Amino acid sequence: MKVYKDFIRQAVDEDLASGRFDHVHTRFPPEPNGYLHIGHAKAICISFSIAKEYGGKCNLRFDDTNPSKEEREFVDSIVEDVRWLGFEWQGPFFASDYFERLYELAEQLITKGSAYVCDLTPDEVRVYRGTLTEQGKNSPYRDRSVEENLDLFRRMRAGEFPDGSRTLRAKIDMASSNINMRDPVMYRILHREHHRQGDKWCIYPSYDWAHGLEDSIEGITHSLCSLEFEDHRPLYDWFIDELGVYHPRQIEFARLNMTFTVMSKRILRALVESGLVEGWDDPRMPTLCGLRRRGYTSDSIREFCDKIGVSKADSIVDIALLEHCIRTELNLSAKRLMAVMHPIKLIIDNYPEGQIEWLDAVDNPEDENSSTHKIPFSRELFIERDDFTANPPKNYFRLSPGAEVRLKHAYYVTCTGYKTDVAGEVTEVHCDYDPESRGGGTPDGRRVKGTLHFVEANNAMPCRIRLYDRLFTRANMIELEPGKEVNDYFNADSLELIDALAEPELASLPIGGRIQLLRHGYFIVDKDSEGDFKVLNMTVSLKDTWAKIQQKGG
RNA sequence: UGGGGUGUCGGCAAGCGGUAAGCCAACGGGUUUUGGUCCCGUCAUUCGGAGGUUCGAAUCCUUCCACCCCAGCCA
Repeated sequence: MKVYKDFIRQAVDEDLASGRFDHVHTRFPPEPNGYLHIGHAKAICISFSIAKEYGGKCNLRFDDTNPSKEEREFVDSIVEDVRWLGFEWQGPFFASDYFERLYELAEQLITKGSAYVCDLTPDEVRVYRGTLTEQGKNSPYRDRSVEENLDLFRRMRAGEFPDGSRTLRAKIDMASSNINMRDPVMYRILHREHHRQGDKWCIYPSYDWAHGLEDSIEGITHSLCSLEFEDHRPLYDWFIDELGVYHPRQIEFARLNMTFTVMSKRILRALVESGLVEGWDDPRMPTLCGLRRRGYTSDSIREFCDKIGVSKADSIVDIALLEHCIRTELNLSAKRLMAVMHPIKLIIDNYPEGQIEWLDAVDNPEDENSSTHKIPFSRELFIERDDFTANPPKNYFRLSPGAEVRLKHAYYVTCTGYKTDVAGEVTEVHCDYDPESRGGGTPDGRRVKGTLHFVEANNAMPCRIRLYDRLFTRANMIELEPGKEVNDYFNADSLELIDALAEPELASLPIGGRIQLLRHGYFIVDKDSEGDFKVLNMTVSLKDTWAKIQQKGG
């Protein structure tokens, strides 16, 4: 059998075959300045899975080279999220632990005449850099002696100069067509406290200078990152070659985009700070903590990452694929329960008053050996408002005058009438039941087209249901319409709160328990639940072909 | 108008000179004590366009077009 391998795995195969490397060691290097989202999950799955498949290891490394943006809180949440995803890492490591080594290497580069201290201001640096079409020009400080550079650099470290007054730059080529090679900054002066180093440093390495060396120090073989670093690869290679240290291979892939949502940390942060969502773990957010609270499993997210593949083409994955992954899993594992969201009373006139029966309900019909639980049944029930209509449209299988339906796990009932209030709203539905149909089948084997869920009136458990919809109203949030901004597409109906009634079994569910609410969707018991009063977050709805038919009809 | 990339079904994505996988979506039909699940079927004569090489091209060559990324002392 031929196993398909994406271009990265093909490259790894080649490297192993050619002897460039004799093992595989990857890394996932988040900057601790925000929460992980599903786009990171893609990157995590790629690096960790490849390492695992080749019998190698994967490091979790925090790229904490910028003290003004990084926080401890994010380190903790990232660790938690990667662990939740189910991967085992080496470490965690911190780029900041290599600061001393990086500093030594910088002095080496200076000694070699390949780096210099530059006194240009940020504005001047920009001017000297040139533009995309015009080459830059050399800094007037480019030809300082090694001794002067070493002295200045040491004094930079010693804190003698203010922020922004000087930088250490690589001496490469100001005429390069690749702007990244035009004497990039290696160190900037930042008198800022570092979350792990405290006030030990006042110069901090830049990404380009640090990243390849972090990989080199850790013995990484394949440094997998996203497309925007393709332009930086020549620089990644240059530093390593110039220093003559171990040389990992950087390979770039396209980052994940998904319909109806955004992956931008900036925008996500704005949603949180503006209060449009309730936090980083709001179940509408594409963050891993948000998806977790929404009820997504780590398995389903890994399955999703596997299904979307890896390539270098910019793309936007249909969020329906993510939903498909979680539905597939939960269909097999979630216990079925009944709850009515928009109740209307159903009275069974020929059922003995005061009688209550406890019927058996299968927990999961997908499982042959499924356990069961008891559900109450009596003369008064609640059914879904949508499950009754006085004027049934074509192909309406539910209750309407004269129609017979099955009450799930219980009895067949035939509608005998209904009452309305002064406004004409239906207030209660009446029916007769067939005592022979106990359990939901009849001796004569007659069929009914509709099966409704219900809740017994006296044992109904109030609960709070949170229905979620897509975060934004536009599928492609990368290209917006002229004059519009992200917030214009925020889906104001993305959260709907419902006070529902559920069967008593709901009380037995722990926080984090996942269920299917029959004919509605999959839900998870939220931590906001208090005792028997459960708060349920909708993970994803069930497919609804009836709704689809209705939409088409008008 | 510099450099680096990418263009295969509505959305992802295989294909690596031998005659277009798969998944999601969509659409038919069957089964069904969830209008769920499951099952069956339909869904690119065509691979950004145009030339060329070849018995044969999505795959090689030429050329054109479109889109993405880069001018932070962010990563």
